[in-house]
Amino acid sequence: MVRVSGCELSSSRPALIYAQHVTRNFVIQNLNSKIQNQMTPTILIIDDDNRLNQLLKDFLKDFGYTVITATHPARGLKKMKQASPDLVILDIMLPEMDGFEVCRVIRETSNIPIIMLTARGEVTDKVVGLELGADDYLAKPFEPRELVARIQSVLRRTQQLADNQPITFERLTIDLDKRIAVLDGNPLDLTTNEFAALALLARNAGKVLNRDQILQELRGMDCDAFNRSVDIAVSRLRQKLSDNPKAPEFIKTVWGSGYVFIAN
Amino acid sequence: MVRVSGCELSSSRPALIYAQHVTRNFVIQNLNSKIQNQMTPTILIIDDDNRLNQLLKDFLKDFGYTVITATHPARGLKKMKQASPDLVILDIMLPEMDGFEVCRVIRETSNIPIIMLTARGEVTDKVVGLELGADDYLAKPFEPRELVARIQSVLRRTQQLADNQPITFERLTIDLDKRIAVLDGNPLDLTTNEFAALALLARNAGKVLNRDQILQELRGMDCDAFNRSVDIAVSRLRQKLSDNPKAPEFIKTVWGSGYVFIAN
DNA sequence: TTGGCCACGTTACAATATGTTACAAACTGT
DNA sequence: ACAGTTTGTAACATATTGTAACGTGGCCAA
Repeated sequence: MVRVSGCELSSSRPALIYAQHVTRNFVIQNLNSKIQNQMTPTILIIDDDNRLNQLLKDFLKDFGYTVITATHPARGLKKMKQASPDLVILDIMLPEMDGFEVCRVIRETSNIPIIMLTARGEVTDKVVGLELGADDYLAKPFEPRELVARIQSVLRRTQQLADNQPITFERLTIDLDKRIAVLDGNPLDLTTNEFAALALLARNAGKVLNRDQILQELRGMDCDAFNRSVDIAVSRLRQKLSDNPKAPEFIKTVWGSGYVFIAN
Repeated sequence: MVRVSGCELSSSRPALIYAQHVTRNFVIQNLNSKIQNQMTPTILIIDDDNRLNQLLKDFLKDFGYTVITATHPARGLKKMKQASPDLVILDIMLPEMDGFEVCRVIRETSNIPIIMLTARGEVTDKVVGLELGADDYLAKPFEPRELVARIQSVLRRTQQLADNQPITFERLTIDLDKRIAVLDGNPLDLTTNEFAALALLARNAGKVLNRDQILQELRGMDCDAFNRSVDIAVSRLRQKLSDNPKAPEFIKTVWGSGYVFIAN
């Protein structure tokens, strides 16, 4: 039973291509992913529990992932630069520097997918975890299969973005190539800046982006303490999306942090 | 009715993998969970009263649960490793090692749902205040049906968390992804902080969270001795939930410890 | 039991963050 | 250079959060 579910998962990269077309047919999906499996995703695990690292390494190998591990944050960051993995699994409790800090450091220079793990017995909250820029969140101890499922899910989203496919939500479609956003079938008349802001938020749907990150991305400038241009941009964007800040359907304000895109 | 809900729960393990991949297709998702329903939730009962164990075993079997029992803590822990149950029912009074200790030992390596049974005459409040990390408490003597209700409630939430679904209670629904809380069908107008606090408490329903833990999660700061911001946040949250601190339906104060979310 | 101490609930207020508007500067294409 | 567009600045309105302060009530020792 376990084994069966495990096989179905296989490697994410190739699978997602088919996931678009043959979502329901696991047999075909599996077959094709085996064929295309030249390039396997690399995963970096940063966790001070080396025993767990090895267990995960062995487990994930069976799913076609290449796994590298690090028990210290500093080494983890170093290995990240060397190996440039496709995804990072990060424990919250680490020696020297805690996982939140590591997450912050990584996010300064990279938007590589991050899945955060909580320490045993730790009381933590997904909402807060995701505000730090993680892509997903998992409480220890967990089922290895659950972790694989999350990895799959995160990598699939990442891959869709890398493939320049339009980002689609229930009411909104954003085509990054054509620079067009469509709401309920009606093209939105967005300025360059507005489109960039929307695209940035939508690409990172579910992740809280602070004003620094947004301004850095939009204009390449650092955010002075009293720079309100991001707020203005969001305000104008909301108007065109008919989005009410108090009961937003698209862009939610996270007080003291920044903004999140929350649509389905 | 009861029987049906019981069956719907099934084991959490296989279900979540499908939930990840077929999120939008409820028919298929449902179908798969039905197919996989050979494995029903397994419950481990650790209680020195063997007569009660047998009664409970028979009773719970009728609701579709697989039940294993142990009268000694050591054997209970052993069986836990062997059978890896989905939930543990733990009596507080045990020979050799008392229930507190067992709970602590379990929590060192697992966050499996635990329902603790308190001895006759025990004041539940005091037990809860010990911050053992159990998910629910039930005072002996109890109605078997009451126990089943608690089991279902705890398993449902566990499953929801594993599946990234909204957390549901009788009157309240909390969508962690959309950052929306709904009370009796009416969306609550919560601030960022209030929602985070509610989400944190609800995710850890039944577990006492002290102010340090809450503040650490919410604002990333350590708790000065005279920091009242958590109290204020809870107070404001209670107002919006129409929750009376003296007879709370949602957030209960544990004097000297912190707060617990107690809704079903 | 009772009084003191301390934890908790709540209110008012101040500080800070965010939403929004009006307008000016910068930019675009002609 | 001009009209139209885009975007930032300034300013004001509103919202959110913490601090101080006071009232209430539980806990414990005498």
